Amino acid sequence: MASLAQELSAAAGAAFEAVGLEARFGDVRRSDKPELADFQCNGAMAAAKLAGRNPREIAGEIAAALKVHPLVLSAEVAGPGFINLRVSDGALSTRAEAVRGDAMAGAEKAADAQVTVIDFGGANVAKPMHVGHLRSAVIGDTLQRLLRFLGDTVISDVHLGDWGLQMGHLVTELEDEQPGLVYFDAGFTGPYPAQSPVTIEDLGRLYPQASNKAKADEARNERSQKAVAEMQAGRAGYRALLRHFIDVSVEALKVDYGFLNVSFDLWKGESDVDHLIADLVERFKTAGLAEQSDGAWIVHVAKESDKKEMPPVMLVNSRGGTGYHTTDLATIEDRMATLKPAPERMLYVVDQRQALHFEQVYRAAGLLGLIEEARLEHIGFGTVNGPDGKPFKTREGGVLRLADLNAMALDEATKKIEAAGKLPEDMGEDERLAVARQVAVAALRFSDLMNTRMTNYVFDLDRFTSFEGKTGPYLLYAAVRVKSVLRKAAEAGHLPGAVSVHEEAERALVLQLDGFGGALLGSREKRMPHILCEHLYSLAQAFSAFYGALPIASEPDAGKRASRLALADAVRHQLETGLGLLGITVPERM
RNA sequence: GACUCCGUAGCUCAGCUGGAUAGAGCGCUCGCCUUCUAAGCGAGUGGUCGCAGGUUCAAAUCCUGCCGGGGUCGCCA
Repeated sequence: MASLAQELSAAAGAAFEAVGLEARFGDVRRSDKPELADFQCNGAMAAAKLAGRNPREIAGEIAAALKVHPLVLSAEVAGPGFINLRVSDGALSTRAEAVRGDAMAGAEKAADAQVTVIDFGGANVAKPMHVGHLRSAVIGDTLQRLLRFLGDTVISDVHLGDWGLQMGHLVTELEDEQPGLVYFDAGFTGPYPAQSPVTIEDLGRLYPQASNKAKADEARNERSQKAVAEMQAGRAGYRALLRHFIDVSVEALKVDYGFLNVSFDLWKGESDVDHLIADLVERFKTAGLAEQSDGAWIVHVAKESDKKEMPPVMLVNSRGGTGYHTTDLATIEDRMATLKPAPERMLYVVDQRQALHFEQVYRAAGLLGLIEEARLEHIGFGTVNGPDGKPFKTREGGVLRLADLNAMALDEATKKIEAAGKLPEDMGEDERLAVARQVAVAALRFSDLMNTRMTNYVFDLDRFTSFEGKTGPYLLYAAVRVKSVLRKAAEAGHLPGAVSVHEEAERALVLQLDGFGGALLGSREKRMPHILCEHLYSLAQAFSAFYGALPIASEPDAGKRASRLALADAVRHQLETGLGLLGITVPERM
């Protein structure tokens, strides 16, 4: 559904064209001077420069054309050539009703919907997730929700790290602890037991144990390397162990992701594309793209136009093993071959430090013709740092596990809810826990998503579990308050009716509602969830101001009351829809 | 050294396809619960937009150089 801003832009664009100028100058935005105007158009000044004309004169012509538009109350030229627009109360009323009744809460689908794979999560087998994993999880999940909402066909894939040196560490360390297991008997012909010989706790212990030994002892490291090579070469016992490691890990990962409302369509991993690697490597060789260097097979991906040094892709290392360059390439091939419909775009929501890696992989994929390079996008993000500007560590110097962060947020939310004492006495324990979880998830997801994607940010536990100010719980609170007002009004027999906007607070609220679609499309185009966060926060603020300034359910005049209830309902609808895209659900009470 | 991200209020950050007195939150100071959830609202406090040039009628925004910080730069992923 077209917004007022879009309709005005179209009208202004047509006016520019009518005087022989480009329609793009007609871009109309919310005014940054609410006391002067509802909307503004600044295009006359840029247009005047190009046309060599007087900007005020052009602005005057555009304003004159806009004055007769049905939505427009007034159109005036100010300063060097700003066009200030006021829309009529009737136009705002109609718009509010449209938002309230629209399945997309006033937004429009993207014009260029695409089949899009989103690769995010960054989880590894046997390694518990830490706070650094929060970003990829919530940014990726929000993008998948957002893109789906706007019409893209999305396939999400966790793309587990299950094929590297860590597997060698695990296998060898387990062999040291339990050498008698059948998995280590090269002569065993199977079948292997269905029950895993290790638990997630075992894995959490074995990995750091082995990793530390390997760092200190080169021979120990070599053993792990050798085990990886054997596993990759197909040693059955090792493969069977890998299957157990993955299954046990995925079960644990689903708990942490599930808490945060993060989900994936595919739980594939690097190991799933192993069968494609030999052929892929061969094709790079026969195409003349791969060459030998220092015992390894590499692919040169540098271009003449490069300003920076571009190291080659490591296709096969000097020990005959393959790393994540190769598995990433094989994964692209696998997705193109097996997913229906075939992907038109792939987004990788991974730490910005991987930028060079992805650029290399994308170039190599383009060279071999797996997919056009430009269809692969790295959605990088900054690291989560401690107060000292370095990657976050706990006071004890260790990393903070995501599971612990989740638990801390839940604990804070529980305390806060009890202190507020607004839940009904008869609410059961399960329901209270569910509300606490909703508040905790809102706090965690919003505090991450509100940050601009690219910048590093300082992790501050107090801020992540804070419930006041620009936080997820503030938004939930606003939404819950709307629901509460609507519920009580309905109980008293008062229902929303026709909208008739008059007051300043009402106008401001509708103008804010009008910006939803633009915020969504902007978030999608830039892959920046914080744009949506900003919109929803401003909407919650506008509602809170409206709520404070005017009676809603308690308004004595029946017509005004019905109108304000309808406005409140439009806000509820858009807030719930928008928060849903952030992976945040709204309780009935809190 | 090359490339990349960043430098805006005491703190954490928006704004950067150039536009009108640079915005939030936290903090601090006031005021507001006998009417709809005060996790709230209103008012105030607080800024040489890293520095220096340049382009422009107009620069936090574009260009150049410098200073400061994070990150990456072929066999862990």
